[in-house]
This record gives sequence, C-alpha cells and structure tokens, in this order.
Amino acid sequence: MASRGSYAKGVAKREEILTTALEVIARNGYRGASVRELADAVGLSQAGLLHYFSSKEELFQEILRKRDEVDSQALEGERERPIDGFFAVIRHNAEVPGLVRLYAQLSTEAGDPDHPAREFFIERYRQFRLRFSDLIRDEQAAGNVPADVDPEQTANLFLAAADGLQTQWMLDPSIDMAESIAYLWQLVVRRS
Amino acid sequence: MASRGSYAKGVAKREEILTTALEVIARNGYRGASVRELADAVGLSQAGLLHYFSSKEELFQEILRKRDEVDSQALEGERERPIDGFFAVIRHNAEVPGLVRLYAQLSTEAGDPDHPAREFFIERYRQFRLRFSDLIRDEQAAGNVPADVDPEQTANLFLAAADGLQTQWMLDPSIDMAESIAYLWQLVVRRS
DNA sequence: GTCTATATCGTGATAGAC
DNA sequence: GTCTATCACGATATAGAC
Repeated sequence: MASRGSYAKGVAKREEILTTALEVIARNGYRGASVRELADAVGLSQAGLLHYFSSKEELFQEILRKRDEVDSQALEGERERPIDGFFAVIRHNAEVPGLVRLYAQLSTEAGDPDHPAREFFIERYRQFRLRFSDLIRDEQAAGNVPADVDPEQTANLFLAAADGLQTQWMLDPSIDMAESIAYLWQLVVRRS
Repeated sequence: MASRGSYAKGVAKREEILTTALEVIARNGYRGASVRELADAVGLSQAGLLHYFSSKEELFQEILRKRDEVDSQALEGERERPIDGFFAVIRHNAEVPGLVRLYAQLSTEAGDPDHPAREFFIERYRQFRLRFSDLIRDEQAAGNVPADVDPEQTANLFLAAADGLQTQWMLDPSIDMAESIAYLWQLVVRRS
C-alpha cells in the first residue's frame, strides 16, 4: 500500500528489470537465454537477479507478461478499424525476433502438465479469445463482418494462425506474417 | 545396394529403432525426453542408441521424419474429398500427445539459426505448402473452391493454424483441433 | 540487496572392454 | 554392435559474506 519501505522498492526494481530485459531480448535476440546471460544484460549477477524472481520460469513468464502489457497499449489505441490494432502487433513482432523466440519456446514448454508457466498461458489464451471474439461481435453489430461468422471459432483461428506463423517465420523470416493474417481477415469478412 | 553386410543391417536397425521410438513416444508421452530415457524405452543403453544417430537432434529429427512417412499414407489414402486426409491427420494427432509435444518442441527450437534440424523443417514446410496449394488448385479446377481463393496464402494459413492449434491443445486438451480446422475450410469454400 | 562461491544435478558425448 | 564407465559441461539454485 505504502510507496515506502522495502516491499514497494522491490516491486519497482522488478519492473525496472523486466523493462530492461524486454529491451535486451528484443534487440539482442534470444539464444536459449540462460538466467546468467540475462543477468549480465541487466547488470546484475545471476544470484542477484534470482533474488527478485524465484525461478527461471517465473522470470521469463513475467517478461512475457510485461510484453503483453506494452503490446496492449498498441492494441487498444484508436484505429480506423478495431482489427488494425491486432495487425499492428503482428507487424511489430517481426521487429523483435528475440521476443518471438522466447514466447514460442516458453508457450511450447508450458504444454507440459507440470510446467510452472502453464496456468499463465491458459489464462492468457482465455483472455485473448475473449477479447478477439468480442471484437468480432462488435464488427458484426456494425455490419462489417457477416452475421454467419462464428466469433469463437474465428477468434481461435486467428490466435492459432498468429502462433503458427511465428514458427514459420523463425525458420524463414521472408514470410510476411501480417500479410497472412490480413488474408485470413479477408476470408472472414467476405460476404457469403 | 546389397541387402547383406553391416551397412544394410545398420539401416534396418535404425528403422526398427525409429518405429519403436514412435510407438513409445506416442503412447507414453514426451517429457522433455532425453536420449537416455528414449534409449531405455527402446531397450538400448544411451551409448548404444547414439551408435546409430550421431547426436540427439539428429535422432529426434529422424523420429519426426518417420512419423511424417507414416502419416503420409493416411494423407494419400482414397477419401471422399482430398481435404479429408488432412482432417484425418489432425484428428489422429489428438491420439498421440507425445508426438505433438516432440514436434512442437523441436520445430520451435529449430527457429534458432544454428540448430541442426533447421534445414529439415524448412524443407518440410516447403513440401507441405506445395502439397496443400496443389490440393486447393485441384479443388478450384473441380469447382469445389471459389476461384478467387489464393492457394499459397490459404495453404500457409492451414499449416499455421494446425501448428498453433497444437499449442492451444497442449494447454487445454478439450479444444477440438479438427473442428477448428474444419471451420477454416468452411470459411475458404464459402461462395463469395 | 547484491555479491562470490559453491552445491548439485542432468545432460550429451566418448573411450574402451567385450 | 552394444555395453559400462566416465568425462566435461552448463544449468539453476542456494549459502553466506558484506
């Protein structure tokens, strides 16, 4: 509650670490990043960094959470069409390969039933599905998307396609993720 | 050339190992599988197994290659519609969680420019894109898919969606991957 | 709160006997 | 061709000084 005392200070330091880590990974890339590597990058020893995050998995999970927080601002900015925010995020991803790799890696590992970040990703998909299907419903109400389009199925497909395109893009960066997603949108809005 | 001698025998043993490994992983699942674990499963020592595959990555890559080989038969079987083979493979995936995890893991790690399996996956996507876009062109010629559908873009979206749905399914197995893919197909064939 | 130093572990790979 | 034994490594995590 108070902004004074060791607790609040610890939180602030955490935030500072996450922000720096985000920049470092985005810029310098991700090479199976170890805690040590990242600790160097943010100017702490490995032990020093793990003072703020109890485990490697928690650390990386929180980095991704922070990233979502930043991206959300882009997503919610005023645009001509609501879907444009989503396109913007995808387009931005191509500028931060390290983050794309970190996300792909951790979300895949979280498929293990015992992985500590599993809950984080389950909840993350739940939220994104909700947000996206709401967007589609809004656009249907506005007459921009055909009424026979299923908002939930479609939202799911967009999230899946975005993830899968990242895998392909990491293997071949000449692939245009945003263009593919835009094409999917075109399939959706097409009058039947 | 000859079916006698140490060379041919080694190849046969490799095949046997791969077939067994495929069954074991499909049935028992995949837990960040180490070479040692898999060696136990196929009844060899770790060193014994690595006698046939020079490295861990090569081993797992070949397991996935063998899996594709098996799946291809399903894919090319006679069906009512060509796309049904693809659906069948997706539906089958839900029965082999260990293989899904192995595939997701390795294909993600292969995003690293230095990963030994990188070439394998690049070529794999190339082939699948080709096969799928051919399928769509055939269906367009047969009048089953609208002419204004872009075969390459659409093929890419199907592969991406299939991959991304696996990530979601590993986190929540109640998700119906085949249903989602079928819905995508419905979006595609819809007359505009 | 941050460091140095270290414990502990599991890994892939290899040497060499049989 | 397969084993046992071992190596060398790099990782996370922790203990304890400052």
